[in-house]
Amino acid sequence: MFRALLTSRLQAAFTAAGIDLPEGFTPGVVIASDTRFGDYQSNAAMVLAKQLKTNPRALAEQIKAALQVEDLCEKITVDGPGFLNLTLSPAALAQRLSVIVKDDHVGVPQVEKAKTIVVDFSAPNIAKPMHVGHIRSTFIGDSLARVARFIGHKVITDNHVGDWGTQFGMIIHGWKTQLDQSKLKADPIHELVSVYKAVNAAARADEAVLEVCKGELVKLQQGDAENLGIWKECVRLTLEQLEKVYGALDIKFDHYLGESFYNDALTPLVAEMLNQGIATISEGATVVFSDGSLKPESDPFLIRDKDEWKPAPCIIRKGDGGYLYATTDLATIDYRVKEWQADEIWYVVGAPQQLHFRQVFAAAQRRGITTKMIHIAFGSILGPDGKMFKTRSGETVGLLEVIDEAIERVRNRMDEIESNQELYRAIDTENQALNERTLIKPQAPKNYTATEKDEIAHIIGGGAVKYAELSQNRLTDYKFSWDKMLSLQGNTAPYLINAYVRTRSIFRKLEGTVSLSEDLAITEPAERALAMKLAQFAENAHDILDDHRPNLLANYLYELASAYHAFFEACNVLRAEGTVRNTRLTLCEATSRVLKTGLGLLGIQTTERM
RNA sequence: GCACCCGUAGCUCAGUGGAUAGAGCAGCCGAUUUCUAAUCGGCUGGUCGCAGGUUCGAUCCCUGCCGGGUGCGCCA
Repeated sequence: MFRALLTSRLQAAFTAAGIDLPEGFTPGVVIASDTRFGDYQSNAAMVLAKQLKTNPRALAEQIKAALQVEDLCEKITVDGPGFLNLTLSPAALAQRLSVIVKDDHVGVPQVEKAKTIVVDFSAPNIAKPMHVGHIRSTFIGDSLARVARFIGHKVITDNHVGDWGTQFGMIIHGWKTQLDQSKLKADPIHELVSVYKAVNAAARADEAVLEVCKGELVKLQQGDAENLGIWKECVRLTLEQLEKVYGALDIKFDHYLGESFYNDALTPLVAEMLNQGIATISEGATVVFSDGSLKPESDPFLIRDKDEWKPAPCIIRKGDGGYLYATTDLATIDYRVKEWQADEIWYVVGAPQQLHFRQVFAAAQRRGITTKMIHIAFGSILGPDGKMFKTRSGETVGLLEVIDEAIERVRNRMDEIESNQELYRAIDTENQALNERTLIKPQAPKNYTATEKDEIAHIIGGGAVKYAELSQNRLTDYKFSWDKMLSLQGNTAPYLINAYVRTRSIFRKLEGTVSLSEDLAITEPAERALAMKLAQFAENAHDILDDHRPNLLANYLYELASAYHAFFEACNVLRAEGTVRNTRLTLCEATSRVLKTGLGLLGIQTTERM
C-alpha cells in the first residue's frame, strides 16, 4: 500500500536529513488532492516549518533531497508554499496490479492486531414489520461488520431484537380477544400489528382496557404459562418472517440474542450496582447519578439549568420494580464482555439515542468495564415533506415493499432495453425519421431465461436500495424518496454493477483459458488513472473504519467504476495485442476483482450479465 | 431553558486544516457499422447560513448569532 510505504520513507528522510521532529509530530503522506501535481502529497514541510519557524519551501527541498523513493516514484517536486508532490512510476503501479490480480484480499493488508468486535445492528421489534426506518441500521451495520471482518478483525454480529417490552400487554390482550387465526396464518406480522393497533386505540379511549393490558403484562413477566406461550408464538412467527427479509437482503447474524435473553440477569445486576454504590434509590426508583468524576460539561448524568448543574439520572429500575432499556443494555454489555471477550462493541443506532448511550457507557465503565463502546449514530429518515418519518403515526413504508419496487423497476428497464433492441433491428437503417435519441445501440440479443432475469433484477434492485443508503454520509438526515432510492442512473448500484459486467463480458469473448503475464506497460492516461484507483483500495478499505463510514467505500467504488468506464471507452482491449493487450486485460481483471470485493463489502452482489 | 445533529449549485448530496470547493439528477451540445449506451466527452450552474477569531492557509477548528431537526426521571 503506497501511502504507508511512502509515509515510512518520508519519516526515514527526516532522520536522514538530520531534522529533529518536535513532540507529537508525525509526518504523513496522503493521496493527492489535485492529481495535476502528482499521486501522493505531503504537507509535512509546511506544518513543521511553522513550528520551527523556518522557510517551508527550503525545508521541503531538504526533505526531497533525502527522500529515497527511486523504486516507487518517477517524480518528486516541491510546489506552491511547500507541498511535496510524488508521482508513482508506471513500474510501481504495474507491480501493484500484479498483486491485486493474485492476492485473495486484492492487495488489502490485514490489521496488525485483530480485535474482537461485536456489532449490534438492525434490532427490529417483535410483532412489528421492518420498515424503512430499519434501513440505516441494518445496511450500515452489515457493511461495517463485513469490512471489519475483511481486514482481519474477529467480528460477532448480534441482532438485539426487541422481544420484551410493555407492548406485549396489548398484544396478548388482543391475541386473546380479537385474533383472526386465518389472517394470522396468511400474514402473521400484519395481523399482529392490526391487533396491536386496535387494542392501542381501545386503551386510549377506555382506561379499563389499559388496566387489563397492564395486567396481562404483569402476568407475562411473572411467568404465566398461557401468556408466555402467546409471547413465544409471537416471537417465533416474527423471527420466521424476519429470516425471510434478511435472506432477501443477503444479511446474516451470528446471534439473535434479544432483550428477553437477559431477563434473569437484571435483578442481580441492579442489586450489584446498589451494593457497589453506583446506583441509589431515589423517589422509589433505582437510578444512577453522577459520581462527579467527570467535568460537568461532559458528564451524561448532569444537565445545566440556568447557572446550576442539575442531576439527569439514568433509571435502571422503575418504582414499580420494572426494568428498562438501560438495564437490559447494561446486562448485554456484561454478557458480551464476559462470554465473547469483546474488545469493542459497536452500536449502530440512530442519533436521537445518543444521551442514552452516553449514560449506559458511563455506567458500564464505572462498573469496571474497559471494552471500547462506540455509538455509531446516524441521522433521521425524513418524509418527502422534510419532517420526521415517525413509526407510530401514519403509514410507514415496509422494507420489503421498497425492495420489491426496486426489483420491478429493474425489470422494466430490462424489458425496455429488450424492446429497443427489437425496434432497432426492425428499422430500415435508411429510415432517418425514426433515428431518434430514444433508440439505443442494438446489443447482441441477451436471451435471458426467466430465472436469469429474476436473479439479475434481484441483485440490481436490492443493490440499488442498499447503495442509495450506503453512499450517503450516515450523520446527515435522509430524505426518503422513491426516485432517489430506486434510481438506476448516475451514482447508483447499477452503474457500478455495469462496470463489473463490462469487465466480465470481455473475458467471455476470449477463447479458452486466459493466462495473464506480468508483462505490463501502463502508458495511456486512462490506463494510468485506473491503475491508480485500483491501488488505492488498499488504503480505502482501512479508512472506512476510522470513522465507521461505509459511504467512503461507496465513493471510492463510484470513482473506480467511473475510471473503468472511461478506460473502457478510451482503450479497446480485445483489438490490442501483445503487452498492451496483456496490460489491459490485467486492468480488467483487477477492476473486476476490486469491484466484486468492494461491492461485497457493501453487501451488494454482482452479476455476470445485465 | 440546556444538549446533540444539520445548513455547500435549481434539486439530492460528497468533501472534518491545503493548491482553482466536487458529483449525481435536472437543462443544453456532442459521441455508437468496434469488447454491454444502465456508457462516454463537453457546457451551464456557488457571497460553502451570517459575523468575528486562530492560522502561511478555514467549507472544515474556536466564539457568537440566524434557520431546520431531535433529545432531556420511571417507553424502547
